[in-house]
Amino acid sequence: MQGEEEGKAIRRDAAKNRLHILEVASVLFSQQGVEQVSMNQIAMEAQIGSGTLYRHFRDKSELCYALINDQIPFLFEDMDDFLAEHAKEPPNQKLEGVLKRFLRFRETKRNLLFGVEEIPSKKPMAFSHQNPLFDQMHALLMAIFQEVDPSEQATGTSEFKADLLMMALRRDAYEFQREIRGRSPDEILQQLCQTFMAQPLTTDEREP
Amino acid sequence: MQGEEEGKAIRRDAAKNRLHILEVASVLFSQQGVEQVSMNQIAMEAQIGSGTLYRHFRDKSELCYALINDQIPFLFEDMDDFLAEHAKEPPNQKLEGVLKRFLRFRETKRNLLFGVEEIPSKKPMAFSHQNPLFDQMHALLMAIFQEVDPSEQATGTSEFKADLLMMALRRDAYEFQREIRGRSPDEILQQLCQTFMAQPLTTDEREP
DNA sequence: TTGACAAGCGGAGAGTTCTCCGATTAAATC
DNA sequence: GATTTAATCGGAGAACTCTCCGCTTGTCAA
Repeated sequence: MQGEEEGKAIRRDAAKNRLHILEVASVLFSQQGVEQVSMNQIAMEAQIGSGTLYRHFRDKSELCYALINDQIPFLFEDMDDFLAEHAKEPPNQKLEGVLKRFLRFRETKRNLLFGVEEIPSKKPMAFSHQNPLFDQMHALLMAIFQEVDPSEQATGTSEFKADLLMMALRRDAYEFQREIRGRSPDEILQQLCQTFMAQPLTTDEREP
Repeated sequence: MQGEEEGKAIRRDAAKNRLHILEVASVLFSQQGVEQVSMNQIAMEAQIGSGTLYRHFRDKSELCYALINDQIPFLFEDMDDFLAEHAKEPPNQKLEGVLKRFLRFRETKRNLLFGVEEIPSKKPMAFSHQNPLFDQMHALLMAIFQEVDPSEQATGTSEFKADLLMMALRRDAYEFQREIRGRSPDEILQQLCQTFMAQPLTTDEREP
């Protein structure tokens, strides 16, 4: 489902198993937290062999990703709607709206995103290049930066800025600001906008 | 040696073991790479029980850190010398010099820093808050940002910028730029300076 | 020296992740 | 329905991290 081409029809028992795994994992994860649940436990609870589990999902990270996969289109729909409505606003408004929605998503899916980003994965990188959520978000940010300064295209500065901002949106960076620095989601949002766009917004022209 | 208070004298056999572990690990790591060497392998090669190994170093990450620990003072000496010599230069020069030295260190200690930053660790966070290398570097960067704009102190913006820059200096972010984006160390340095200080340096006033 | 005893040692073992491959079974073909 | 065949299943087992606890050994005070 993730990256592979589907050349053949999927066997019915396999499809059922896959669904069943997702259900069981979803329950266990929300009951005990992603970290506390082992792959073994999921296999046992689902009454399947561990080999079966691992054929469906290479590791826990991939399993977590599968569980948020459905919701990702909604996130970007939300963002695209916002961008369409505010097409004529200055880019810093756009950036703020987009980041706000991303951070809201992050708060909502906190548990599963932890699994995606922090559980060691066989794949090159979990929340990084080649992850659709990452790539799509990155493209969005880069477009905004290029709108601000099209001359950046040649130097790759927009790309670099987007890379940097993606780092700041990662779970560990965000949670560090929340928990160790004690900043609220809104403060983080403002700092990000300030840092990545020269002129900060004044408080009263923000959207509610 | 790391964080704990030393209330008691260390037993002689324990000290000898510790040294011996470091020697063996150092050889194995440079021969086979940090990732390929297991804690078991280190214990066997050093002819000690695994319990002994784990009492000295809680995990591989901590062991790697112990192996670079000695070199860290030299890095900061180097930076402090540079800052002393260039005390009157503009802050962007200082930032560039400091970052340059840090990235040089990163390239030199690539293997061990991989272990410190990427091997899962029991401690709160490996290359992050509470790690002396991280904290010292962070303090340095924050001081530079506050020199640029002292008014940032109240808003915590300097702190935030330093946090952000530390993220960009992490292994995965740096290696991503090097390998996937194909940027040279120097390009990365320039992009960082550009992004974090409004006015970029012109090419010919950089130090060689 | 000689206990006393806390610090240190070692390795068995619990709990994981993940692989491998013979046994099963869905589904296409005859 | 019977046959074929290839995808899927299951779980034993390899390799690993890390803990626990009975045994050993420095160290220090008498």
